[in-house]
Amino acid sequence: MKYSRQRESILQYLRSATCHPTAEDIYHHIQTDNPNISLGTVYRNLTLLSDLGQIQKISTLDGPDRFDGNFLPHYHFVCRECGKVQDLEMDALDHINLLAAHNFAGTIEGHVTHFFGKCPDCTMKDVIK
Amino acid sequence: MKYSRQRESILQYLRSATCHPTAEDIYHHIQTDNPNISLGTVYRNLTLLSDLGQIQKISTLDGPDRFDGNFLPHYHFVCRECGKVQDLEMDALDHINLLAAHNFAGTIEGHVTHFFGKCPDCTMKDVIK
DNA sequence: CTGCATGCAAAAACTTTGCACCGCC
DNA sequence: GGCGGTGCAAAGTTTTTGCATGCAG
Repeated sequence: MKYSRQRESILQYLRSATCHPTAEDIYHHIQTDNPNISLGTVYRNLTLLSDLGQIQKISTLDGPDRFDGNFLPHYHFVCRECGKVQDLEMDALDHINLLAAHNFAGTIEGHVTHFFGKCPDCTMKDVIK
Repeated sequence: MKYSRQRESILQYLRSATCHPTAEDIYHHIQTDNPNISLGTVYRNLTLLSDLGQIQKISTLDGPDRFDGNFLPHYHFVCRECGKVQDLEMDALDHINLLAAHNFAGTIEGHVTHFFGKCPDCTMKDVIK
């Protein structure tokens, strides 16, 4: 694959970000260094990097998709109240693939899990009320 | 909530379907009995029923969302090759909520998991090749 | 030079919404 | 009758794509 400053920039930002940005977020962030980048390019590279397994695409069931520069299997928490997405510190749940495969004639390659509820901030706010 | 033939029809179809249809699928199916229904109404009722917990909305990370008339917690398999979505026969993974909660200051209310890989049909096709 | 990646803008894909009308209660 | 649900179509949101140009190899 041919080098491109734009792709490099996207990947670098994602590797350093902890906020699981949307394509639009990434676009705006990169514009500060590279005012000429286009949203189409951002989408093209996000799709590419995600297909290569270098980043992860996350769906939150409402609003735009989000992206994660951490390509290692890990889990996400989505706050039902404020919509924030964050990483969870927990071990890989490899065993659930076996559970899924048990009564299934196809091939299980992996799983995607996200947890939902109230994030620490929103939990705290509710306690104070 | 006021009765509506359209909503009834959508719910009935979803309860009987095993194919996890998209909004468009549902729209087309219902048109055979009710040619005047509109896609907007289908979306409105799907959102409503899903908010009420009577159906489930499923995101597959590409293509439109799908819907499931089974409101009980259960798991889905998404085929990477043909895109088909199907139910898995496996017990609820309640314990993973505890694992997630372990190092997390917020409140875990639940999780969404889907497994991916090759469905039985696509696995079979590859064997024959 | 050659061809893949980009910028730009148009379009596609999916979903929501305003408004006038209809039908359940 | 009143009001919530509907049909229709327009608009909103998110993502993809065609095409001419630019830059890496």
